[in-house]
Amino acid sequence: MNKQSKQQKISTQPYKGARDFYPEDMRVRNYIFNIWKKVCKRYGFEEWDFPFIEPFELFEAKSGDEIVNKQLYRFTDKGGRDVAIRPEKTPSLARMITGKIKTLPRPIKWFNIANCWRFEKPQKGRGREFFQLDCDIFGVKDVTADVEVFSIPIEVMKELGAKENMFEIRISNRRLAEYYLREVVELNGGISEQGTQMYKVARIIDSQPKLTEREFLKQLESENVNPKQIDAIISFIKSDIQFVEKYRDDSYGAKEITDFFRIAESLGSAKYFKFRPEIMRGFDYYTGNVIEQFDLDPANKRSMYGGGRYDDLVNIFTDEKLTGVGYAMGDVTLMEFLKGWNLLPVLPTETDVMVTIFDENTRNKSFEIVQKLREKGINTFAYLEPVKLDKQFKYADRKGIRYVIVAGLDEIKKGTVQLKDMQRKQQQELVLEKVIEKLKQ
RNA sequence: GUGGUCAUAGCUCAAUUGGUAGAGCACUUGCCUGUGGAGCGAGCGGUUGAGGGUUCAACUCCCUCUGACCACCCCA
Repeated sequence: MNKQSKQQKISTQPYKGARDFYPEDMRVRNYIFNIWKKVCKRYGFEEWDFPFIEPFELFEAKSGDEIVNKQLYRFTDKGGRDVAIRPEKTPSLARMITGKIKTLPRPIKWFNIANCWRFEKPQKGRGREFFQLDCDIFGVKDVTADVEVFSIPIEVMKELGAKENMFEIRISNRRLAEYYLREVVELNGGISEQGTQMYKVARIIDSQPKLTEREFLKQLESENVNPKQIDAIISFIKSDIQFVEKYRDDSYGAKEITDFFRIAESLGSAKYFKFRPEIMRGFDYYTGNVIEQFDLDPANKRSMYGGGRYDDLVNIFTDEKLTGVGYAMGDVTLMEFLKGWNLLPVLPTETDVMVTIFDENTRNKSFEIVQKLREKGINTFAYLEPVKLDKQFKYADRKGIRYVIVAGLDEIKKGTVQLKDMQRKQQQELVLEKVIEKLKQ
């Protein structure tokens, strides 16, 4: 008995808000990650990566107040450095891009899949550790880059088997909203200027879908918005893309979003996008088009993730201007989506074949077979112990391994093996070369 | 960070007004001496999330902590 067994046992639970990935969970994770990678590569994006600890000041300068003050894992390392675990990836992306800003050929199209940590109170669809796909394009001012980046989630959804009616991507434009709030509604401040009237009103507009009409009006009134202005705000929220057309000449944002729809129309993807003027998004660095994807499952209506254009992301590193547009997709909300719509496939094992061991005398022969199969690139599970065959077969069955090979004394004499197809419940006696041929198919 | 619900075997759940825990599934094993899924046995498995209190007696009542879930905040 060791010391632990008499004293209090250590919990087998993973850290709060974080998940263990057992092999079956890992299969699901890899399934999703592989689709993410496949789609990004299909769009000509290149993968990048970076350390998950960064200097604290990076996030202090770039992330929102809420994230820095409440949700950051922050500590001092043994060298006295003030460091933090990444709560998001965009600041690091800006750091790396700026580091080679003079030499990277543009446009820059990068994607990354990695985990981030936030000190959250966990609940459904939200933990403390989450994985995220980020894809970004830098150096393209034209709205074609927006269309390209925002096509990624649609392609991913298609690959995952999602249909048009299961999700929608709401899009709006911050420049347009700012123009409208300033010129038409006549509010003070800026949409990204924390504490100003316009900033606060923008936040209220963003949460409008979750509020009752009375609450919405009450909140606007408490920001000193007069009835005439409220009417203007409401007609903006209710507006459609035709409404925006008339501001094309006065607002670059109006041009951006109407152009976006024109291109999306020609690509046939416009049906996935809904113009929803109230979408603002939390991060202050967004400037142009912003999108937010929603799960349309009536039982699970929720925001899944989003993205947008940011024109001034590298300003903490350099005076040089570099425009960008990005999108991030989290694994936790995506999993909720897939479960809700029953889109998770049954994922088979990647082991192609299991080789049994008949008894101690034939063990070496079994290992020879195992080795030959592996040399041919066949994923081969060796049972390793000469226990009763029925136990070995049962194991293969439980693990979902399709083929089982038995080489007993009779087969060894004849130079053959028994190949059993567990799915079809058929068994054939073949020479090993034939087996390899069959398994390679 | 605020408010609410909850916590019994690996999983899903039982346990009558407080009288110190059971089932199904899973796992191991036998029926089955060269072959899986079914069936029927058997076994393993719990200081009832942790700590404290009330009581002759606590899974049950009270407090604290931890964790899960839900709403808010914020966001992926």
